[in-house]
Amino acid sequence: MLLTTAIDYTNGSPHIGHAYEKIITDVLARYQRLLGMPVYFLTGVDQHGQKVEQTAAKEGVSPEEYVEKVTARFSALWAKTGVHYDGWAATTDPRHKRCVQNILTTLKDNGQLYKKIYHGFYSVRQEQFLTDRDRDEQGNFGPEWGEVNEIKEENWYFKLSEHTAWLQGFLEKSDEVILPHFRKAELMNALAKNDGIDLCISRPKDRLQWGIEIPFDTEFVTYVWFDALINYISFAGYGGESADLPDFATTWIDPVHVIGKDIMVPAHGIYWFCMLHAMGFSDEQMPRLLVHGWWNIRGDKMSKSLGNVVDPNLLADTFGVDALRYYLSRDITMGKDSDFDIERLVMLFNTELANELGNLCNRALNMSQRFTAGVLHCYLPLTEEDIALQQSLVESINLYRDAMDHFDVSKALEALNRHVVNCNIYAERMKPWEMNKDPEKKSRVATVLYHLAESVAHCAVLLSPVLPDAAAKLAEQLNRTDLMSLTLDQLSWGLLANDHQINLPSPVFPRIVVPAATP
RNA sequence: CGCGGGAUGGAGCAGCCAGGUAGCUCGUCAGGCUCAUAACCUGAAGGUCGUAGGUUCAAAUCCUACUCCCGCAACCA
Repeated sequence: MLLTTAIDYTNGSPHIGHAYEKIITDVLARYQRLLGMPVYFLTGVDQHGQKVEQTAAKEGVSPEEYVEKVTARFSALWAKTGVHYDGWAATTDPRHKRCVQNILTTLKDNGQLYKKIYHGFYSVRQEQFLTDRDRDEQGNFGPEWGEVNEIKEENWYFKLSEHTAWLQGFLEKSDEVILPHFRKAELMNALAKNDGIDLCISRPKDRLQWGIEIPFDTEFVTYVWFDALINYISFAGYGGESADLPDFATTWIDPVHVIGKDIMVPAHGIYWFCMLHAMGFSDEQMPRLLVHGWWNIRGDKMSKSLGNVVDPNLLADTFGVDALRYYLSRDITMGKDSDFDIERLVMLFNTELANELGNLCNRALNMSQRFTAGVLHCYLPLTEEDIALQQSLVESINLYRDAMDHFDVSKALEALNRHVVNCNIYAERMKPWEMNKDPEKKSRVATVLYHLAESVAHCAVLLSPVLPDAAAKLAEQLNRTDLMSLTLDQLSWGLLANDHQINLPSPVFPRIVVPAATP
């Protein structure tokens, strides 16, 4: 599977939405590895365009210098939050530029591009041409467009309209291309509206220099979206020109683009599919779009002007990377919006990780140390409760797997948590601390503790895509660091051998203590 | 008639596409336990699933109409 994220526009600092998209994709990539499937995880930054050019000018630095500085903030955040990508897509990379230019040349040679004079209105702020649909009730262009100029300008166009009929048919016959399914209607609607319109893909250099030059007409640079979308294939090795990029044939396998709902229409859902179609990609080669929702702040959209932007760096520093990754994975339904709430972040970490899972690990390993000298042993025969606990694990793994296969990380974590709770119930019923007082029940105590430790081993593996570091710590305490290299198919009861010696426990999820708010 | 999303016990959500006893977390109340990170477990209260119709043996789920909330300008996942 090829997993990509939207590439972030280097015109400001990363916020919680950026972090969500990258972390959730990182989780999905790690899950593919857990399946033993080949996966390539590509993410990066979109560095060209007028807004970057303007901001750089405002700050009195070159665009190169400016994007380098902002790019570093993004890559530092990914390093901090454990987002481990295989490929880094930066659109100013010469390898990407070469790929974009080659594609432009090929499309032109194939008659997919043409030059035309456009006479009409152009919004400087929005970097786009306006149509009558953009006028308000009075027939004027509203203040949202900023400075609007009537211009007469020659530009290059991509024959988008030649591909929309195909796209409509392609989308109609597929239920899997747009995920989750409820996003599809919106796209079909926009597509019907877009019919007959071609895409302007150039900008004259007298207006914009910070872009990729059109190779056959050097007075123009490429429109930012045309440039940016191509990152998905350029950095996957398309064209095979750069020896240090991966082999496209082995990378472009079951590609899934993880994007926000705002850029599905028209960029990804229309432009990108049509661009690929024009390049000769078959229906089978088309990527899927996994469209996620937004983190709002108490019902409001997060925005700089409202001053409610949540800084993921600060969250990671304050509450830890585990809490941040767990919250962003756990408390939102794929495709839908969610309210960002620090109290819930703390609550979910404390309840499900510190109290339920962390405490389960700690009590299980601690009792093993105290009652059986850290040696695990499962004695037969098993009781009904033992078998039920094993069954609970099987059910949780099945649910987890089904949810993850459908990109539903939250549901997968819920399934994992269910088994954790069952373990605590089991411990409560078996009362090994009480049985231990009776010398005749020693073997029974060992068996119960074995069931708990074995469950912890499974949980560590299942948790590893979301919290890789914490999972590794659990494996270390179990004295089985090799658990981290198991695949999901290798998970079956009996990971821990009889007479296996475990290490000393120590809390992996220390409770987050929030100082009482002063009213 | 612009497009889309939402309305489910006190709070936050899932379920709806493929109709079949209303589910989860938090909170509240009562109780138990002491191995463990003041953690764990048991029980209880609390919902006519926005409103009104329709289809059906059966509707939170499908259809129709309506009400209210939120996005669809900038920053921007």
